[in-house]
Amino acid sequence: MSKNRYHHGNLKTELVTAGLLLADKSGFEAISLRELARDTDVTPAAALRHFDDLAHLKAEISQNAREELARQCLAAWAKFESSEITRESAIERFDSLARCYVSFAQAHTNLFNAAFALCERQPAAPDDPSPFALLEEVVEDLVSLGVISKTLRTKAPLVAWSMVHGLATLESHNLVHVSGFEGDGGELVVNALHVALFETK
Amino acid sequence: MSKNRYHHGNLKTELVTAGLLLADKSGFEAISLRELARDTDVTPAAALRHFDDLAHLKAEISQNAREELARQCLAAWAKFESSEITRESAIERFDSLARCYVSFAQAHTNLFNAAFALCERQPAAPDDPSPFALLEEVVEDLVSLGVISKTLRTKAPLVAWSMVHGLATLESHNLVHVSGFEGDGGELVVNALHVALFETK
DNA sequence: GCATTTATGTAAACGCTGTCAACATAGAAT
DNA sequence: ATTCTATGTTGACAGCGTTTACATAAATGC
Repeated sequence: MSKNRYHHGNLKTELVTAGLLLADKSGFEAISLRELARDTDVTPAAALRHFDDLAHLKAEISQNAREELARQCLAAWAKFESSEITRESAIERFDSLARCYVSFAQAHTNLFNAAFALCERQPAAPDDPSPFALLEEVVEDLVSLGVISKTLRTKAPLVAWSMVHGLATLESHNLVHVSGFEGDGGELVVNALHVALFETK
Repeated sequence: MSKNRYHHGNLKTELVTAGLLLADKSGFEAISLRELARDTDVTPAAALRHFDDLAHLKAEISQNAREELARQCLAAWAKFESSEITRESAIERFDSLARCYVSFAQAHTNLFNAAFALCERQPAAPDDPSPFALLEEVVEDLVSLGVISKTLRTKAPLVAWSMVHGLATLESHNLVHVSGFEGDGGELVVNALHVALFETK
């Protein structure tokens, strides 16, 4: 990485990573074009060679934060990939996903807020993992295994996402503090989801 | 309201109402000190006689948006005040509250987002109604009537709030579209809450 | 290999913003 | 009536996003 090169070589992605860093440290609303330009040793106008707008740059940063959350969820989901899909493992996978979502909001509040900040929304690539898609998949398993009734199949993922996202949002905005409520905050939502969605056998 | 008075007379509250108007029309992030000053026919610096900061002014606007939501919820809640508290009326009141919350987010998206925008948070007056407090109250009734088990009493309000707030947030951010899913979007969350919280008699 | 085109940087300017310091005015208090 | 205090104005400042004109380097065509 030689210095003093007129051409930066990798500016577009570096702007985004600098943005993620800044968002994580100081909050999404603290992001400014000139600050990111300084962080990447470049002129403000240079950044606009790669993005129409500050709004579009922030949209990409927000999108990347959403992808980071999705990656974490995917990791929680993938822990149960190798094993045989049993009733218990499917439930654990479901719980793991829900807990991961809430934990992410607790541990990386600024990034979570960046992920769901209201800004120009850039559509995600159709093949990248979304928490909702993962939920749909594990719910599908739970339906086949008889843990969730068929009638709930279409609505269960949305119910689960709403609940998990709601708690995560309320926490990340300091409107609610659910620690020690029952160990981790995730317990609350996990238990509620079990009661709401699972067949009482 | 005579013109050309050196002293405005009511600037502080007018700034806030102008802010609510602007937030409703153009979004919370569109609020600027100078714009509000123009809207109230006053100098930008005059606004800072009443607020330390733009941030504090926006905090008060956000707080007012939250109070507006709370008023709507209170109205939905109060419709059942006169009648005898029966099992059915308590359930209806609970449902009405949940539906009101989601409907508000659908009908006044910008105001809802303003209410929960991340900004300097100004603590609400302890006596003004909050959706959470109303939920706690109606849940209390539902517990006495045996609709919700005692063991859920402490967690039921938070579960309900999380779910309702989650769906409202996802909708207000256009991450999910729940219309025609089952009439209004509120049905989904109402049904889920019934299954999650109510005793299966 | 050299010329030209294209991608990507800089420099300087514009109008906008939030905030502050100095001053003006009017209503309240003594 | 005079003074004090609350609440306005004015003008300045630095920082912001964005644009236009220009500079440089890399890629492309001959």
